[in-house]
Amino acid sequence: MGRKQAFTKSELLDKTKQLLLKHGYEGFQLKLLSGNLVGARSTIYQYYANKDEIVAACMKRVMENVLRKASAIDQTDCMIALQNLLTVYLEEADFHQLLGDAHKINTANSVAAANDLEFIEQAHITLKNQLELLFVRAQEEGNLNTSIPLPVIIGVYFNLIDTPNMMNLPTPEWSKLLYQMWLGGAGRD
Amino acid sequence: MGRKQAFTKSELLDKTKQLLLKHGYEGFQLKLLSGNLVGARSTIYQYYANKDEIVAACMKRVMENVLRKASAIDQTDCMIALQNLLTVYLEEADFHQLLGDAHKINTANSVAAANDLEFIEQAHITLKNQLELLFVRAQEEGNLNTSIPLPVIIGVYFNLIDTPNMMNLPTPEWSKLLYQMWLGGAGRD
Amino acid sequence: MGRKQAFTKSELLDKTKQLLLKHGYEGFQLKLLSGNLVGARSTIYQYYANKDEIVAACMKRVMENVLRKASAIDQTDCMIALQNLLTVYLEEADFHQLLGDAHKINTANSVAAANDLEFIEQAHITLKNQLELLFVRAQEEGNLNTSIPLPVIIGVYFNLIDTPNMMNLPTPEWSKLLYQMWLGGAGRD
Amino acid sequence: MGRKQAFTKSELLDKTKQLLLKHGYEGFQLKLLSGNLVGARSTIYQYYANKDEIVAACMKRVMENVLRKASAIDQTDCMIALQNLLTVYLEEADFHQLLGDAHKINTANSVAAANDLEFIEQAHITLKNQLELLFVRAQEEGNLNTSIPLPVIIGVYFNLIDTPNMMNLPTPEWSKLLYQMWLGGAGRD
DNA sequence: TATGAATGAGTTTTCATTCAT
DNA sequence: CATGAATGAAAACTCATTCAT
Repeated sequence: MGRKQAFTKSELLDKTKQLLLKHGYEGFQLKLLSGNLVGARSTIYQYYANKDEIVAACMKRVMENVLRKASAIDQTDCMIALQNLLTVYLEEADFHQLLGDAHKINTANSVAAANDLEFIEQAHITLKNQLELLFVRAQEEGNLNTSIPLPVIIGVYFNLIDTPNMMNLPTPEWSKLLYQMWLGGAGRD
Repeated sequence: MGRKQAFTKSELLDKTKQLLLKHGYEGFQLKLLSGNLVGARSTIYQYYANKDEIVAACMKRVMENVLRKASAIDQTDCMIALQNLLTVYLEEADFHQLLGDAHKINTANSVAAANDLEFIEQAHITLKNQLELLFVRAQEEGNLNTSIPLPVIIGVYFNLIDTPNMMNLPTPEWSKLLYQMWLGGAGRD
Repeated sequence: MGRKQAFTKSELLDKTKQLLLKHGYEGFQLKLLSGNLVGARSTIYQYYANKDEIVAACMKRVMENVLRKASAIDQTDCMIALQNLLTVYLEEADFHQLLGDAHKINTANSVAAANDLEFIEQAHITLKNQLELLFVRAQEEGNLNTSIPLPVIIGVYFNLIDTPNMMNLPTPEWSKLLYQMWLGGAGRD
Repeated sequence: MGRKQAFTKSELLDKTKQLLLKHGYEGFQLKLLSGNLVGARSTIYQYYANKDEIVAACMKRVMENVLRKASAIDQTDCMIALQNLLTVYLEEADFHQLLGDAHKINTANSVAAANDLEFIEQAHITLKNQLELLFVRAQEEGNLNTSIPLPVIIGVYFNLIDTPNMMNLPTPEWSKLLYQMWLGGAGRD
């Protein structure tokens, strides 16, 4: 039996996510990572062959979460579904910012990273399809303002995710407020 | 007298902005910068004493632009002012993303960088004040939905800047569309 | 565990001292240092964060040696003490030259260097006090020429350290000779 | 006619000497030098082909001064001559410290520097011979303590030059005091 | 397996020197 | 001649990755 385990893969990916959000892809350094874990820097290489694999694995895991939650949503009523989907996205708000750096991952040195990236791209498409389907239904059901092109409506909806929650409202409440604003607008009611 | 300039300060800052947006603060490297200019890497040091000074100067210049445009707006009618202000912000859309890294600038080695950063912070406050004043007026004039807290309305408004313009509409048109969505909502009119 | 050390901290400081004496503060380069050790240049940074820390640590260690030896001297008879103190100083003759560059150390980037420098300055004061006390006693006991100001006597005494030992006499003998010359003069006996 | 002269060769060498004493050979930088003169850095190259030529020329000039003064001394009475020679050396006290770095001059790139260095070495020998001759005469005339080897007496004499003049006495007075101490010693008269 | 230590490739920065006006 | 600007070579320092225990 060797020494006791230094840190789990999951702990590693948790810290990775946190540091990636704080410092960005290029500012994410392994010294920082190991400094925020219990073991030695070199132990990281027991789990992943290089930095890009870690980043890719981290992003994949985040994406899996979003995918799972998003696909669990009941899509019977498309407007309710959109409200719930927004909540999901807000719960995993980081994923938007995080995945923005996905293209920086260097897949040249690692098949694993390449595979993870492939998964992420597929998932992206899946999510986008889900979203577009719901929006088309919403439009067909006459729930959307016809004078605004659908892509713009979708873009604004999706961009809501990054609105800073300055009042620190709990996510469900925050989600409702944003959805209300998106649907009804900021103007006089 | 002397040899003629390899590149101007302005060209340098233009490239800096571009690279900063593409690679982020930590991914911004002088090798990249000089590679995108005509001269040698060491020539950069004729203009700025170190990397942080370059970044700070770049951000300051961007901020000056925004400040100038924003303060030129006619504030007689606050709703029109808000529409025009949004256009300004969209024209300078990068500034939001760019200045997000301002806090990473290391001012320990450079008074110039520290001064620039100070300017940026002051400008931030100025812009915020302008925005809040307009919103308070808009609210007092009964133009805003009273069931949504003002900070949320402001937050969503400001966050519109980062909405990706997927249809590549010209900025004035794009601005009008976003403003319309923000004010009137995506829902049935 | 881990690979075995390329060189010890002590070896590093030994070489540092040697190179510092040969090339001076500004001529002391890490390339030179690593070239005189067994490992790679970057390995040096495992021990010290930057060049100034190395120089400061080196000077501190030298000063500690002198301080230890100087404070171990029996001060019952002040003239004998002065003779022995001279021997100590001659044994550590380099320290005079070495510490002459102490003020060049840049402490802005390193707390460790600043602390070491502080230690050195304190030690300087301690040594100076010891010396002055012995000289005052020597004067009071009527052992010194009253027509020469005490500071001059001290200055000449201390400056003896740097007299080049051209005949390569062993230190104790060399010390006795210098002391004799200092006390009795070069003139006809 | 071109522009008016930026600085003279003599001014250049004066500053060089000053900076060389303050920063040492390796710390002597041309940016520093031009910063302490009225013209541009590149103007230096109108006078000297490279850094080492400047340093060599500076040292040569200092040496010439010492040589001229030393050879002007009346050597009728050797003890008086030694006293006067000490005064000369004290007047030009820097030369000792300055020339200590002469061996660091890189003569590979410059014949001029090589020639200057050659001159310096010859002058060194000349001065040494003068000194030794005087000392031998002093010994033969029975003016020196026979129990101390001549090289030691000479070494101590010469080393007096570097004694710090803490009381800031005028050089003639300072010289007398040092000579007195050297000849008669610090001990009870 | 876990890790402390080593390291080379790459980055920032400095500086003597050259160039062109 | 004087100079402002350019520049390559070299120095300090960083960091992902490897090695050996």
